Amino acid sequence: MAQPSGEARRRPSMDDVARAAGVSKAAVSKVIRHAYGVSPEMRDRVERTIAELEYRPRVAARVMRGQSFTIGVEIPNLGNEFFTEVMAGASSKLRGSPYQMIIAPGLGDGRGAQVLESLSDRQVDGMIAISPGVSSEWLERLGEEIPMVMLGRHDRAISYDTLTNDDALGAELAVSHLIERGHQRIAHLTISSDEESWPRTPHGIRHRAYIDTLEARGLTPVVSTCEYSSASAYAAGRELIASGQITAIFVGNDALAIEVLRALADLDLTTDSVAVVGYDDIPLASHPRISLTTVSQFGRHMGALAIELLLERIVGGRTDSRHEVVTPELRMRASSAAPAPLLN
Amino acid sequence: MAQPSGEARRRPSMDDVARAAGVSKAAVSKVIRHAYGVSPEMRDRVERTIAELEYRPRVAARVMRGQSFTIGVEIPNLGNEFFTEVMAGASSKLRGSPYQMIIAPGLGDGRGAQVLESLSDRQVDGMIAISPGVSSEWLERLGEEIPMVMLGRHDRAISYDTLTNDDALGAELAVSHLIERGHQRIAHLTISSDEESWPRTPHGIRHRAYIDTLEARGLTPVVSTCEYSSASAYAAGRELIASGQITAIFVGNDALAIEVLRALADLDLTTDSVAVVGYDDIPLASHPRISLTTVSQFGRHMGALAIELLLERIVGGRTDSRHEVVTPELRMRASSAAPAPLLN
DNA sequence: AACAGTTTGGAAACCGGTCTACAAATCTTG
DNA sequence: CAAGATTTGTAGACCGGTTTCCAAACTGTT
Repeated sequence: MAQPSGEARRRPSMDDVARAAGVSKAAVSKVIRHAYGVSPEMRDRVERTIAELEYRPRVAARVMRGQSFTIGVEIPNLGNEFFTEVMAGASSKLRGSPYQMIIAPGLGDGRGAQVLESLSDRQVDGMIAISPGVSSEWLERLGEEIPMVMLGRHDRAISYDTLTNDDALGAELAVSHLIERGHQRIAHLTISSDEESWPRTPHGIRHRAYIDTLEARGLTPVVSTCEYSSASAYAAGRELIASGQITAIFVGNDALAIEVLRALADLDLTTDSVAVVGYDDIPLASHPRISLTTVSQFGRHMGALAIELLLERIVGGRTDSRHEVVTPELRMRASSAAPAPLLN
Repeated sequence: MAQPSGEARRRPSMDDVARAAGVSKAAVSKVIRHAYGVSPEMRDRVERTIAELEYRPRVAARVMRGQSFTIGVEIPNLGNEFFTEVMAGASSKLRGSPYQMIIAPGLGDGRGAQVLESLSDRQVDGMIAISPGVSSEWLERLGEEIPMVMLGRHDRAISYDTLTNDDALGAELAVSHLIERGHQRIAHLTISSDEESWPRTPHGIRHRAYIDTLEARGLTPVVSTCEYSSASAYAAGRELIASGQITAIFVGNDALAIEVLRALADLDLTTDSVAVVGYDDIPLASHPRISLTTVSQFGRHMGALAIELLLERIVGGRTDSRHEVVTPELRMRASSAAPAPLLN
């Protein structure tokens, strides 16, 4: 039965199994899906044949009528440890279920919609996404086609679930903490965005809360923006520090904050001169060499919760939308431990 | 034309497009695939209808006869920045091509094969994988079904391509460097594995080279193993350091090395007491707060190269296998800068 | 005008599953 | 033991694309 070399082997189809077992295709299908109407003997015979032929159904064919048993996760950025935490949480929740998780990395800019379409084209049974740049109207339409959970969306939706942390509270915790440490000149480094959706994104809300918190205490905001890249965050951070006008920086997230720490070190300074606070509480933030004060939004938990919500839709058939909000917590560490220095 | 609310919208099919444009399904298919035999007027008319209906072909249906335009990437672990670098390299190379990349995270242990099967069931057009635990025979069979590039495999394969760095050289660079710095008691922390494939895995080869390099200079190896997790690496590293018997640790990769740095700091020690060298040169290694001496294996480049090899198979139709080896380079940083301390 | 060669568009088979509808076989029950 | 109910297995339609094959229309040539 040796195959002619060079020629690709054809994997067995359900027909092959049916023929080998001397039954119908429909019977094999029933056995595979654990459907009703199969005698123990038939099940046994078919299962043995399946094992013998090493048969596995092709997902594409299955998709055309049934389900794909695939859950798609879109993340805007591969390099940010926060997202890998979310995925780890999601992944753990999926273990043991028949669902396979696939991750589609974003393409940068406002191209998140393309990735979501691409997942939808692959007919995943449901999807989880973090796409701040995509419009709500567009998502509502997509949500009507496919079960969906969006992370980091503060608007309540109709056709899909939303899951976020209380970014306003989180930012307030961070900024208040710096003020309590005696800081008066606190800058904010955030990700630039010319989208009109900006005010409702996590970074937009943190930005707003930063300004509100400062102004409530009579302090002046100093806002700097950067692109979603290490190099850009480094440059923006370095400029802020070099200006000598500030004693603390509240950075939009931990990944960027760590670049600010890099700039600080490259300028031969420490967090005693300029305190740094991030957002997300990625694992690295607790590393003693980094020891970054930050706000935890429980990424692993969010990932797990997102899967729960999604499975409620896929398996449970829920169609009304839910909006869950996680309460963030401040994590005080060395990067904001020193008292605020005096500016000369 | 409003849809009854609550009912899921059905997305348009190729038939809908054909009907709306007043042509046949086959014609629409030809237009989409840019196939031969379509007049400019027909192309125009169909394309307009496609745009109007916002039609996008379903990948599953397309897969049944044609291609999926999907490339699957299996990675053993989400948390390791080295893998995200590889994927970033792959992703950048795919930009602008019609192929979409999907990532399937491993399930830990030796369950890599399951993920590969799962990708194969989804009929990706090709896949890239990093599965040290899977047997070569099994991979050869899979390679006959689907274009495949394996990373970190030192064996030459027949049905798929292999791409690796010279781990023996890399480990030798690392260990020699420590010896030149005056270290005599150099430990190695590596990932445990009871697989028989161990000697041919990257970590196995680094381990072998470590021993060979030490013994060539008449030094005694001290090997410690840990699981593929931060907590385990931390514990193993801490134990090695606390033993007081060594002045340097060559760690299997950067992600684990950074956990060793954590243990070191928690013990109120610095790399002046125990030098640390990693492997991979992840972006974080160059952070001044970390400044980890390591060996670069050019992850981004490897990711890009893997895609090139894969596309040669998918698009170019190459069937003979290739085996590419990248030459690693030492990156000297602060974690090994101090002269070796004397052991009391 | 007749003919061969080339373009163009469509009908229908096909991919590999799921699912519906139904017939045959078996089991209950009076 | 007949009638009805239930269980078991199958044929065939179906999903939405791709691909093959063929007929019709058009082109150019003599």
